[in-house]
Amino acid sequence: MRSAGRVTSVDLAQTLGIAQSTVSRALSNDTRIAVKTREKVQALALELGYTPNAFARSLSTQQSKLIGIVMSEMTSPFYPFVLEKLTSRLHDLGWRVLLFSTDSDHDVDDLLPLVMEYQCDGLIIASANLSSHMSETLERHGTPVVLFNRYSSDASSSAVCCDNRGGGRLVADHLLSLGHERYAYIAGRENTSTNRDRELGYTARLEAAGFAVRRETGNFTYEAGFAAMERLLSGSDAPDAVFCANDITAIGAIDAARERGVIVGTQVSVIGFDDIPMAAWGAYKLTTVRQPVAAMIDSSLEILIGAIENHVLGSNLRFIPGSLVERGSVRSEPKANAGKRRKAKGKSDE
Amino acid sequence: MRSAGRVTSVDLAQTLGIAQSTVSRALSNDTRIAVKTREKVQALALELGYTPNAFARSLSTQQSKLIGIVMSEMTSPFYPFVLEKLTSRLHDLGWRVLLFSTDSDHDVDDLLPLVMEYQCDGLIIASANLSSHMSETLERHGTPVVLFNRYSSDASSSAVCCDNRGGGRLVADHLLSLGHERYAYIAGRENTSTNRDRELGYTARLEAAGFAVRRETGNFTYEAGFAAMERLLSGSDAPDAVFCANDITAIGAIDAARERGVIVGTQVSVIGFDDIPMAAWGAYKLTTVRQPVAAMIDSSLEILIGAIENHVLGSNLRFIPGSLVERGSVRSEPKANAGKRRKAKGKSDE
DNA sequence: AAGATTCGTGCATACCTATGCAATGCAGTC
DNA sequence: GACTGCATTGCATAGGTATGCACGAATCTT
Repeated sequence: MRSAGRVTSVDLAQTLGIAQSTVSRALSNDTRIAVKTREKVQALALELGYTPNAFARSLSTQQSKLIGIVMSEMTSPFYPFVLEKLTSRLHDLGWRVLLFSTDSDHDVDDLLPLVMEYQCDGLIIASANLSSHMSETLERHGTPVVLFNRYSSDASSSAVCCDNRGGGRLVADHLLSLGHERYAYIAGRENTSTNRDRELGYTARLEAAGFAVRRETGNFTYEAGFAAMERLLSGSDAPDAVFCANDITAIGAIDAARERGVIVGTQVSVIGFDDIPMAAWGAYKLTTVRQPVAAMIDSSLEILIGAIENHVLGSNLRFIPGSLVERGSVRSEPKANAGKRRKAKGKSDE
Repeated sequence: MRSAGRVTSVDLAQTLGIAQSTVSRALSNDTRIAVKTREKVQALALELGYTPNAFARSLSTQQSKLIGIVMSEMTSPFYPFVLEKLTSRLHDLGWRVLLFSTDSDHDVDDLLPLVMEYQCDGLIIASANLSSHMSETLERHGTPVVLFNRYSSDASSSAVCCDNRGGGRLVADHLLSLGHERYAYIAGRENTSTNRDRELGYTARLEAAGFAVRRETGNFTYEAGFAAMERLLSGSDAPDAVFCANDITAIGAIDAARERGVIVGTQVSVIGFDDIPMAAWGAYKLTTVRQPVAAMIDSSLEILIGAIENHVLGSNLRFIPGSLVERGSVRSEPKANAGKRRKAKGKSDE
């Protein structure tokens, strides 16, 4: 009956005249198997090019060794980096990655059945969208979920985020210390926790210092940043400090300013968030908040794999502080005039 | 015996007092099953939240419905776009994506066992690395493979590429038509077919027109482009036309030129390859060759899925022409001097 | 030397779905 | 009324691995 198909453990057993169970144990280095037998089996396996069938194994062990990753903004430069790090880390740890991607119009929840069909042992959701009870359902089924850079209001599942609120405060403090006077914020997509928290930290700090914040809508894209900055500069009372929800938005904003002849870093200060590679490019030299990606990934995997191996579910929220990276897009000298002064406090993250 | 585990088709059968096979057929809308029974089963499945076990199904059908994607340069902006398109297209077609990532130091071939363990029905290799007999082995095992934007010298497996050589010629023709005189090429990683072909097309055309091409090494990164351009400009005989192996390299080159006070688009023309979003950014306005990504992806999937469904392997090479996108990084007027003239021929792709 | 222990292996089964074939019941036909 | 044919369902098994339990053999204990 055997023929075209790949070679199985039964094949090995038959050629050696031993039981399939012995083969299985020999290949997993079970100490109960005699060394001689073990070597014989492993040699033959190598010779015949035996590859275990992961499906059959999963069926038997009830472990798929598969982690699902759900991403929604792969083209935004921050996420590919995350995805690459995640997959290679998972590989090294012996897991495989099942990738799911969603556009912003598709609902993440639609993926639920697919994730479940493939018996993922765990799931990482790295799409900024908030609306989804997916995690909830999965947790109910016993599948651990970690949200990456987003968290859900009903603290039912674990999440690892940059301390976005703290980052917003860092930005506010930095700008305040340099004596800016007219503040603006260019937002990201409205239903994301990242956008909300960055804005909250920034605005709260500024308002506490007695400043109002002008707000322009955006959606984390270059085009939106460009358009928002045009609006900001077209009025009579242009801001001298603009915080953008992410780096791409900030870069769009810088290009818009330049096109109007406004000098970034002198007439207007621009700060981003993420520290993507482009932020360091010579044409932009963007001051920004660096997300601690490596630490965030470590944390996520630690939580996820811990939950899988100990069969322990439950909520575990972690916020990891970012750090300000100073480049050239913010003016460097406090203006020598009479803006409301505050204690100059560059770092503050509580 | 049943307990914590998810609900299976056997559960459904037992609660309804019918055979598991009937359930299976009812759920796949087998016409042999009476409509009443079918509806009863489907209703219960919905009620109990039944999800089929993809592993068990694959074991039974010998089809995993899994496509492996191997990527090696996820952080280079061109590939995330490809990855996103690929996964969402595959999803719509009913396939799942198993993602494998490799750094340039890791060998792609190491992934072979993993791909095989998970019984991928097909594989897309989108890493620019050339050295790999992986595809060969897989094809021997009956797994179709499509190389994306790379091809192997031993035409053993299928591949879909941008017509990189034709793209190089487009660039050469464009630069020639504008009367440039001192040509240079900033290379990508040496062992990639993309780099080789782009250079070949460019250089061949220029040499045919009687021009020599100065060559600087690179590796497809911003930093390499920056450094290469510095070398080019530091000599006495700086080029007035520089073709870069990809957009990121070109952007690095532009930044380097600017830092030296050399005006891009006037004193030196720079052309890239890919047409990533950043090429359109206001600070660069990079003239470049647009890769026909959508068409390349369509082609790849067509070949791959065709091979899977018809159980037909074999080599199928496709080269899809790119197109020149003119922006501001190339001077627009032919210089009014006595460079060797050629027929001005903007498009030529044979 | 007889009983106790350890070692090495095999048997049998679970895991879950799909599917070829057999079986049942029922309507229709002459 | 026996027979043909069709509609519907069930039985049994394949698919490949892991693992609990049992069994025989070898080693050790006193």
